[in-house]
Amino acid sequence: MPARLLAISDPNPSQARPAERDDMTLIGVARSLSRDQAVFAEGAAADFVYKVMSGAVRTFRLLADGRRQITGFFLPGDVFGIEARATHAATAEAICESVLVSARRASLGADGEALGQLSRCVLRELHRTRDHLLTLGRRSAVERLASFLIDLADRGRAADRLALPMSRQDIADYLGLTIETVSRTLTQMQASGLVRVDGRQVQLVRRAALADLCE
Amino acid sequence: MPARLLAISDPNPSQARPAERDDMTLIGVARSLSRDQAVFAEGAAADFVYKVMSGAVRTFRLLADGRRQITGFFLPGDVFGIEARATHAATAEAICESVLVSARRASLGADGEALGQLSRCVLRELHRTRDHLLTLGRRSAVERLASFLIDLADRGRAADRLALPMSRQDIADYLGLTIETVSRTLTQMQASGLVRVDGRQVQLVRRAALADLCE
DNA sequence: CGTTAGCTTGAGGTGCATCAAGGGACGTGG
DNA sequence: CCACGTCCCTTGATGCACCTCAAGCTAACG
Repeated sequence: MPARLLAISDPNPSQARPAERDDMTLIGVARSLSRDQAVFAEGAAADFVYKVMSGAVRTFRLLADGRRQITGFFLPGDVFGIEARATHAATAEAICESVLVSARRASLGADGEALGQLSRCVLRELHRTRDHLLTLGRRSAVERLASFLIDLADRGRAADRLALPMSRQDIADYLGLTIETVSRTLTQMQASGLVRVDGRQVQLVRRAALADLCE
Repeated sequence: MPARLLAISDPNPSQARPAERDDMTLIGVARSLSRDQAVFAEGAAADFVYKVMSGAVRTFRLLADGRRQITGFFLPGDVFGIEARATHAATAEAICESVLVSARRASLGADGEALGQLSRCVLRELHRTRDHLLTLGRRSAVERLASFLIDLADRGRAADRLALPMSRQDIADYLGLTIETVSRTLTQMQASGLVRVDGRQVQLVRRAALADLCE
């Protein structure tokens, strides 16, 4: 795979996106990944941080018996791979064809401004992760899916329409459900007029009602 | 309440504790709290960060119908209250009589070293929160309690004995269970010889077996 | 066309929630 | 001293949301 040097702050300069997502500039090497290809494995040295330029990435942890918990989905503009320890606590994989930029973590610590950007990224992810905690700890299947869809729509460029990059199994492992429950709940939400689902295309028909489900 | 200025790095200098917990020095005002007293409320301005000197603190979020998710327990040496946004996303309350030190968040951002300490704190909490995600998403009630007890024992000063500062209801809201399930599961774990429980005193009898439950 | 991957749907089971009751520790007041 | 609460926890009986197991459906692709 040919690698080239890049200094990129915004992967989609022509499109309107939530400003917060693009506040970090990574100077590093671009890397293309095919579907399901690993970026790093749990336990590997955490020397690099990554920014998604295109595509999508999942991070997850496995229990010994194969149960999987996806801890995050990362879309263009998102940074991932920053760890508290020297090694990665989760595995990261491309969900579909994706392009990343990787930067040495050490090269960020030196610069004060980069450090500030980095800690803003981390704080934002902590915020998201706590939201996710509430979802996994206290919400029902419908509520989980509602908050998931709204979150994803907010991160995408259309507020009421989204193309899921991930499979039903990915969604299940993110929301702490089974693939069957995800599927059933989506059709049930469609039946009650909340959303329209066509494969991985989802339209949020009654966005306010969905938001109410998240309280 | 009389407040005095403090510069404290280690709340328990005479005791052996995990080194990681005491790497942040806060210069600020000491504050004593009685049981169930709020430190800050969800939505309040997040101008201060706090360090627990003695006692224990819980942070939590509520859904509209009263369901509660505790996002973290903070013990002596722990720092809490750092937010991605200008306001707190959770409420913080003292679990028992406690003493905190509070410091202006702005006073930390200025200093490069303090910033480094701060981001280390945040990274550590992100790490913990992701562990918690795996627990809430994919573990059974026994597994949840096992990982909870082991985590708490690791943070305390004895590896196989601990005094829970929080109620069964707090534990339930932390682990995404009901108080009845927590109670039942503890007695069942005692029956199978994993732990010995006497009110809020817990002894980890077969620590290795408990750890196996967490995989 | 057969095969596979991804998704949906159905039937039945179960882990945990819900509802309900009781017990022990502690305080308060007579 | 006992009677009475309240708080916290435990235990039991029952129900249900979601899981498990199983089958079928569609689209893509050799």
